[in-house]
Amino acid sequence: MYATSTRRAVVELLKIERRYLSAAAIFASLKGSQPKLALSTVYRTLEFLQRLGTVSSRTEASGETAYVYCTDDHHHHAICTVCGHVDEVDCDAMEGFRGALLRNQSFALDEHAIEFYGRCARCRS
Amino acid sequence: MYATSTRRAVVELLKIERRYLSAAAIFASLKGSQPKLALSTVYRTLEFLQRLGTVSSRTEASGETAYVYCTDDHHHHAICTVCGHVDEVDCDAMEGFRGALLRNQSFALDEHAIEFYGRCARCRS
DNA sequence: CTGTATGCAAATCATTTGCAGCTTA
DNA sequence: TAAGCTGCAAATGATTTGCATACAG
Repeated sequence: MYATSTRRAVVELLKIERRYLSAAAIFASLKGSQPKLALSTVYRTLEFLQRLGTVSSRTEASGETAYVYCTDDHHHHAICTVCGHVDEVDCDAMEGFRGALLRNQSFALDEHAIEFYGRCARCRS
Repeated sequence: MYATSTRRAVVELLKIERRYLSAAAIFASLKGSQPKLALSTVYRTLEFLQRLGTVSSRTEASGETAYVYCTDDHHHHAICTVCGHVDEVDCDAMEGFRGALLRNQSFALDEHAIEFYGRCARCRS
């Protein structure tokens, strides 16, 4: 596991952007400062960072996979429909729901994946 | 909009299975009774059914898109990690959460997408 | 030095599309 | 019959992989 300049640059970019970016978008953004960069390296880097837990991904409606910087362990993403900004949201509210689900549908909830779409503070003002 | 045999067969299959199936899996399953069936027709049928609201889709970890039969309008899926059975779950519990999200993170929730993973009644006994 | 990461080009794989012929209402 | 489907084959587009070279520790 080497701290190469490409890895540093990808993390840096995602840390600043804080929104979902495709591999192609990341590639385009870094190409300026690293002209020899290959798209396949971006893919390999993202796969690597994902295994580390530094980034997480989702599939856009278009079919492309997009990546975002992550900090905590278990959380969900609140995605602004205006600017694309991604905030993390914790999940305490889920606990009450788990009991209701078991009572009403006899379904034992183990895990869940949520995405929230709305407008962030900045885009609402 | 014609009620062709292929469309009927795809809906029938999904209605019986009640779990996420890929286009390729649906194709393989129907190929026996309809030897001339083309994979592209399955894709076109699924796209059509999705527009009607009869099926919904999700992207698997593998990158494949999988489809499931749907009844109601706004709901989420409780997916059994043992048998893959998909139940629909309504979302009343979300309403309280919306207020908390606005207070705590100043995020105005417009939409959300949820998937629940756990064990259904049958697989738990 | 030695194992890892990278660039490049070619290969994969799911999904889409053009088009001529076949079906459904 | 006429509009809407379908099969087939070829095209697309994102992602992956093999391999020789360059780099980090």
